Amino acid sequence: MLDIRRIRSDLDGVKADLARKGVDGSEVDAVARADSRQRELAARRDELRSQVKALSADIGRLHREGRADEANALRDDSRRLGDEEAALAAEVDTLAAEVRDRLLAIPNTPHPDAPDGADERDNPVLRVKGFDPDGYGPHQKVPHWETGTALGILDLERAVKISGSMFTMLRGPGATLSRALCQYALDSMADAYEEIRPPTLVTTATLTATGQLPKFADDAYSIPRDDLWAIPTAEAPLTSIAAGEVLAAAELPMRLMAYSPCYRREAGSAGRDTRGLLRVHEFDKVEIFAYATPEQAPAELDAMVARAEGLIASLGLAHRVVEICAGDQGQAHHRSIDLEVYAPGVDQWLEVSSISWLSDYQARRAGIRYRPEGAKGNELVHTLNGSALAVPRVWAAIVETHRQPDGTVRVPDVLRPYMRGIESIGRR
RNA sequence: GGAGGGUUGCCAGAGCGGACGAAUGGGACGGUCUCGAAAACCGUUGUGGUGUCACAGCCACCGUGGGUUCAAAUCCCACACCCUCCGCCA
Repeated sequence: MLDIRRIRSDLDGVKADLARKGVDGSEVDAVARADSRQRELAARRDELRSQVKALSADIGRLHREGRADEANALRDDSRRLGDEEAALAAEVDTLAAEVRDRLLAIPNTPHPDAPDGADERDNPVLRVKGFDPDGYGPHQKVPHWETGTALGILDLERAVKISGSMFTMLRGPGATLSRALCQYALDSMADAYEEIRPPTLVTTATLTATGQLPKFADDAYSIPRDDLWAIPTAEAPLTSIAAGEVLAAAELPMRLMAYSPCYRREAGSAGRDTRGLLRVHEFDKVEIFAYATPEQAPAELDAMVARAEGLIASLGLAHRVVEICAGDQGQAHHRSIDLEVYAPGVDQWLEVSSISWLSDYQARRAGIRYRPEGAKGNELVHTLNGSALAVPRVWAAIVETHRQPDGTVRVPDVLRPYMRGIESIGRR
């Protein structure tokens, strides 16, 4: 969430920033009003409390001195003030909750360098690598679900039988390829990122810290009996690792990575890009993540993009890097870069990674701070996250890009050590 | 799932309803001493809010949420988490 103090001191600036995301400023006004009323009443409440405390101390002293009559006289005053205080306190609590609820729903402000724009059509393409629109033969223009089914490495029908639509199942070398991708991604990042294997069911508090709740409750699978949620991304548990903690400045940047399954209800997206592996309810992903100081954050973002891009390139896939414009950014995002891979079989650019700098937006929700070198107080950290590799779309792009004229699929060299030496899927 | 024990500051640990934001010890930091260090001694050492130009001041926080009381770390209730034992289990 945003800093309430920034809303107090620069209301118009905040509204102008949010307008770039297409966010109406009236909610910010409402927060500012509730906040100022809350502070006004809290000041009066504290004054009353102070009086009650002083009276109570007097009463105690009088009792010890055996002056019970005088003590009893004061007790009535104190009781009256106490009742007044309680009423005021209830009002303050209501207002404080209102401020927090409203604040939670207000998106992060975009970075000044994030390009202007309303939606995805306005996202500038920063660079394109390895893409030759005329360089694909007919053998590559076959959708991965056809190739996958023909080779027996993708079994969509049985996945649907087991779990319903938009669930998938990989078989044989297809399943091995999926696992190889994760292993390869983890090993490639291991020099800088600590590997974590997080829980994949998390509490409401955890999903609130990252911004998925309360706004996007419909997008996540929930387990109401135990008040748990299936994570839509490992970003959720990774962000919450340091929740409520104060990190040492020397620990920053703290880089983490995690393989995890990810669960998404994809509510409202039925029929859109849903064939094959393009949009699924459950998939595997290797996430990279960093806690950083505000000063370190830009370089961390660049490094994460470079690493994810290097991974995709090493798989022999055409890809492009796109900066997300203010109007297309996610609600918690400050600055975002997407990696898209070209899949010739479906003739589409598929988003395979979204790397984002969240500024202190998540850290404020989750209470993640650090103590700057030599400083007295604590500061909020900045968080960054992104996919190193999200399996299904990369799997699809590999099966389409590396399909040979004989219908087999060549395994990228870098994956062979993870594929028990399988060089080609489908060749006997 | 059942039974019992616990949760206090950076750590350990005390705390009779009032003088407790909290004894004491350790740690850390600063100083004295020393050529330097150790030891000893002295001092400092939580977080958040509000407020102020800055101080001061005021408020909150002893797992969380309620309650009793003029007054709660302390009494009552509920819940969460941790530990031990039993049951179940990959």
